[in-house]
Amino acid sequence: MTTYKSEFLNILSERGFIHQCSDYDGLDEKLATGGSQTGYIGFDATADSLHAGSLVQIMMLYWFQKTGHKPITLMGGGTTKVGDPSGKDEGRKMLNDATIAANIKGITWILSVFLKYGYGRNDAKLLNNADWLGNVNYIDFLREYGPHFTINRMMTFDSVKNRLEREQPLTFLEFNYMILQAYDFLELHRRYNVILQMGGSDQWGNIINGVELGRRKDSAQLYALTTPLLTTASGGKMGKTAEGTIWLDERKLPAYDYYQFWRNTEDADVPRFLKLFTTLPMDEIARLEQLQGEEINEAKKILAFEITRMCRGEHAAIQARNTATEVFEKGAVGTDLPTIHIEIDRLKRGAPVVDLLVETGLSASKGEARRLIQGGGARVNDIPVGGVEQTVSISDLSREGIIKISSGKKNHALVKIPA
RNA sequence: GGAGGGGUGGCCGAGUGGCUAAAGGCAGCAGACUGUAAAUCUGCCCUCUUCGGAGUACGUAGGUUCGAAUCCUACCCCCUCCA
Repeated sequence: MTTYKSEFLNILSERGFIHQCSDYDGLDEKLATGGSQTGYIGFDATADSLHAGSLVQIMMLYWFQKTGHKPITLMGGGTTKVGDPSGKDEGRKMLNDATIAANIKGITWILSVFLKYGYGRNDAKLLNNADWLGNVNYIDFLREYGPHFTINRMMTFDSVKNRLEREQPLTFLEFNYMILQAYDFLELHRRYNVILQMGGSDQWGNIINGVELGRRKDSAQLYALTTPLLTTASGGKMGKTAEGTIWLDERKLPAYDYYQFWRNTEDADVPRFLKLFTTLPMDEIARLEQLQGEEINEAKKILAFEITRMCRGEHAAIQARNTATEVFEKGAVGTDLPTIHIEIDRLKRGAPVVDLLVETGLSASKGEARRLIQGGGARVNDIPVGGVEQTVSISDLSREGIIKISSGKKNHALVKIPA
């Protein structure tokens, strides 16, 4: 492993954040001896929050700030209207202004959980490229910046090349995305003396365009730094699962579910995730890395707890952990499980398990609930449900007035009667 | 504008008049094995259902036929080549 002079690059390096850098030595020198530097990452405003797939980028900014530098989070209010062609075969849907504004609000909120914003020396700063892209005059822009981009060069970028090779359409609109992103970098350099743009490896081409534009236009020395494209050990994309997207925002995903997602990390991913997503000291991570077999579960618990703590706070993390322990290790009920309330009269009459499975959200439809029961995967108070006709009655209530319904071993919900 | 190709279940992709709620694969869910892991094997995988069935579904709208994802007509959308 290379040793750097700057604390930032050392941390990134040992934690596995670095995929490519346009100039390792130059950037290292600048960060180590040039005082507090300013760097940025752009975020598309295509959704109203961020999910686990953006966590690497966020953590990189976290370390950037932690090591004394100033992070800028750039909202793509302008570029979102164009849509990044990278990694996709189809152009994105066009979003309207109101949606974009709402999305930016949501994203900003979650970023502020990880970064300290303000007006201090290395406080994070929030910007929106709509502020300068919105007023761009087409002809002026073309004359000013157009000459610095050759089609020949742009055709060599993966985002463009892939589309063409796969014979998928790439519109002129999208083709312009990279020019706009390059312009962002230059603009940020001019306005805030930004010297570094970070991002996922899929952004490399876009970022490099900015670096080159800066050099040609302003003779500025800009740097590009990218993270590896993160997939799970079995090749899946980060952040999306069958149950849904792993949102960072507590308003979009309960802490317990967030915790469980990380708790169920594949063995092979644990060391990598510990380095990337927690701020645990490296020697502690090294210890956890040594664990074998069943012991890895200890590492997973720490992983899940730490990640949940950072994103949702200590209190929520403890609660999620307690619930998980209750449910999985003690076979009891946990307070954090999804809960529905039903009238006591329904229990007196006998409520079909099928209905409760649907109402708790454990099954999407009655048919699915029936199949679950037939397949032996449904449980009431941890006892397998015998048949699709089975009902739940008052006698199933625990002393606390709770009935636990389960789909499989991992998905549980509670049924309570109103007090 | 002209010529050709195409639009099938979450995705990919068979299917060219009845045996088709539609092969196969992927993804997903559940069971077994385990460690709340992976791999593997098994079952499930449109909706409703009094479990007998019923209703929707193969771009959209009509038509032919006892019967259509499959044939005809119009329309919409996508791709390729030509202008």
